[in-house]
Amino acid sequence: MEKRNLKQQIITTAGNLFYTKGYNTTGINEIISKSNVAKATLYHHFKSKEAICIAYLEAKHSLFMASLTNSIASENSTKAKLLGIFEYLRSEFRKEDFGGCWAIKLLGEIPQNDKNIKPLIVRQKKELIVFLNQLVGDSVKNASKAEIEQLSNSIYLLYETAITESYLHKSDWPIFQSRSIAQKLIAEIDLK
Amino acid sequence: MEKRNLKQQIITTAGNLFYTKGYNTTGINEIISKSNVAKATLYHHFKSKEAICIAYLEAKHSLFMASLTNSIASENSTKAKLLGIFEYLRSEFRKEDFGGCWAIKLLGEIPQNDKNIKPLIVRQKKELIVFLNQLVGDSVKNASKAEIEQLSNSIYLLYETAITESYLHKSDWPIFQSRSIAQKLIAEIDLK
Amino acid sequence: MEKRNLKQQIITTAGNLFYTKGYNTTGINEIISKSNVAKATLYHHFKSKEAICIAYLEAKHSLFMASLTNSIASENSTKAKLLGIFEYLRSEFRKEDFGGCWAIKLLGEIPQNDKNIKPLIVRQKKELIVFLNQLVGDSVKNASKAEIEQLSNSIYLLYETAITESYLHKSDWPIFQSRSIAQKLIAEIDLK
Amino acid sequence: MEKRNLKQQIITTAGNLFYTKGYNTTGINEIISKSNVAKATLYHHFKSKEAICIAYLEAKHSLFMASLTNSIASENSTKAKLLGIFEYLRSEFRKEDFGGCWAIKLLGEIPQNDKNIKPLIVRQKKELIVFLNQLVGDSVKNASKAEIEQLSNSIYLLYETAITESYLHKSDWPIFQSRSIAQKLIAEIDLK
DNA sequence: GATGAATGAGAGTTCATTCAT
DNA sequence: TATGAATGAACTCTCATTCAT
Repeated sequence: MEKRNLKQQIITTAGNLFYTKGYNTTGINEIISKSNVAKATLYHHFKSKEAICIAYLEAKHSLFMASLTNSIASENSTKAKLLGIFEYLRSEFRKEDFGGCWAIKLLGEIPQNDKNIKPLIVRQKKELIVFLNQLVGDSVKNASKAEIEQLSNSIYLLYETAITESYLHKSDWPIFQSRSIAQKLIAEIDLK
Repeated sequence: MEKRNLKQQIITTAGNLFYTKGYNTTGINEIISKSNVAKATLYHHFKSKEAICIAYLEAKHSLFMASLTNSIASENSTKAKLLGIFEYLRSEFRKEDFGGCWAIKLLGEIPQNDKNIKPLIVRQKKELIVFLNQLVGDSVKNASKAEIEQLSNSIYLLYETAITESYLHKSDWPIFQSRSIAQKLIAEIDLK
Repeated sequence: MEKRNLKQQIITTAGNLFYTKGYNTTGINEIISKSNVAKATLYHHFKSKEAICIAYLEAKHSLFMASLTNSIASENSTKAKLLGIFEYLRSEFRKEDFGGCWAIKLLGEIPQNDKNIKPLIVRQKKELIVFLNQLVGDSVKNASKAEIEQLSNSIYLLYETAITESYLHKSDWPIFQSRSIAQKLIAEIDLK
Repeated sequence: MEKRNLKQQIITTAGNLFYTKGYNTTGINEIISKSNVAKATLYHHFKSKEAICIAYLEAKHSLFMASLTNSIASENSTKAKLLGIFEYLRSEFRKEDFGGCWAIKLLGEIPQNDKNIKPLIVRQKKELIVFLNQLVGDSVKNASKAEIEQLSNSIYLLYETAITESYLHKSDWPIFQSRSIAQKLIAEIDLK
């Protein structure tokens, strides 16, 4: 325990548990014992278990957006960048603790009428949609706004299905298949 | 209470709760009170909560496969049948209690190393994949086995993303977008 | 299931479970499943679990008294008969499922103020005491009633400690030691 | 409730119930209501009911060894000390809540293959055996190790039967009879 | 800033028994 | 005679959270 990153420590530990075991299945006691933090200390930093979950989601999303951006930065063309998303996913899939999309998984754990976590997830997914939309839009030659949106939305949907289904089937075929479909869609539009 | 459908009654009640509230969030007490059954009666029919969940998954899957099959039966061409899948999904989406894919949601609730529910879900998804593969394969003119598989797998992936994302965004655009992509892929292959 | 010894079948099965697992730890469901009898059938023959226990105790005691009597019958002298009791116990100890005294074990499972099982156990133990008293009394030459009683009571106490302690320590030294003490006491009195 | 002896409080309350009602017959709810402690508080201090039982056994054994030691300390000779054990037992027998040997009773409640409680009981009984062996050994004049062991083991067996049988028959005759036998055995050996 | 003791509510499961057939 | 469905009460244990220090 290095003293000052106690809060981060908790988020990391709890996050790993949420991701591998599930949110509801992970108890506060497990979090405190695994992160070597006293119970009252945990509640000093977070007002509730839900607050930890939200912090975890935010950290995970930031890291994801940064990693993704960084991962495709080296590609020269927009085409390559878009397909690079699926390469990035493949590298994630290969990691031992890969467990699909943290946000989609959480979605299954919370009531349909949840008011805190669900809206956050929606916001984050929309951020990804916007990111993709800008990526496509920045380099398009001759295409309407609608065409741009259709392509970026499609890639979003393909990314989403690829991550969930590769976890479900424990195989990377959904990633390859999604990438293949994306490739066809990209070919239709005129990119720089 | 019509006397002898107690077991079905429990599955239905529990299933609705699992679907709307989540599996872990739904307690046995809520199930028994909502289905007007004594706790010991429930455990007379099911050895555990997990057993109820499995029965629920099986019932849901059977019903889904039957509904889907029936829903696209009236279409004349295979093309129409394949696109009919997305029409079917739209009709589901419009229902008030639509909550996305029951199986994918459950996936988020159970530990990564679960030995009972997860394999069942995988089996059921594979059944859908096989169903789609046969649907395409039965009516193809000139296409290799690999081409057939690629199309049916693609439609599977698109269906999956459509159901999850339409629930997440509370909008049917993912269904339309997925349908649109499917249409393009179908057009590439020579179907009867 | 040969039809007619259903009641016996239940007593035997339940008895084995009571003896090896304990009375309270053994459930009605385990009894019915292991004895291949329907629940209602069991309750047709016995009004309660306690009734089964009482039947079991009676069966066990009868068998015990008969076995013991038979086992020492071949001995010529009373001295040999008395020591034969410990030989009998040794043969019981060697059996794989030996678990000490069924009655003493039951004593630990029931409340101090029990009104049905405890008195039965006391009665049965007193029967053993009387049996030993007669065995000694029948063949004594010169000894007062008090002397006879002291010897038979002593042998009873030594038998009791031998059975319980050999089970507890999983060793036959308590049987040998008890037998040795008994031998000394017997030597003091003038037997035929 | 004097604040900080909650753990002890639970052991005492539970112990009394285990002793008078039996281990399996005593429920956690009864323990918490009688000791005015919340259920979660109990489980904060003990990980399971079995853990309470083990704590109870250890406390009871410590107290017993100390009481016994103290009770016979005033006697001058080893002979008197050895016989003092039975005097000690008589004083226990006279107490209103006397219920025989806590350990032997527990032995009847747990499955033959128990891995936690049974070994503890065996260990404690062996401790008593060693205690008696040293008591005899320390003051013997002319006797082999084997003779010493036979005497101390015999006294152990007699003590054990005395406590169990006096409880069973609700009479102190087994104590007197055991003491009488012990006296004879002690007379045979040459003690200081 | 940091703690461990304490909690009310509820988790899932099993109990011995009864009832309608 | 024989049955399996149904039950209320009780079981052991865990939950996320708060409190006094």
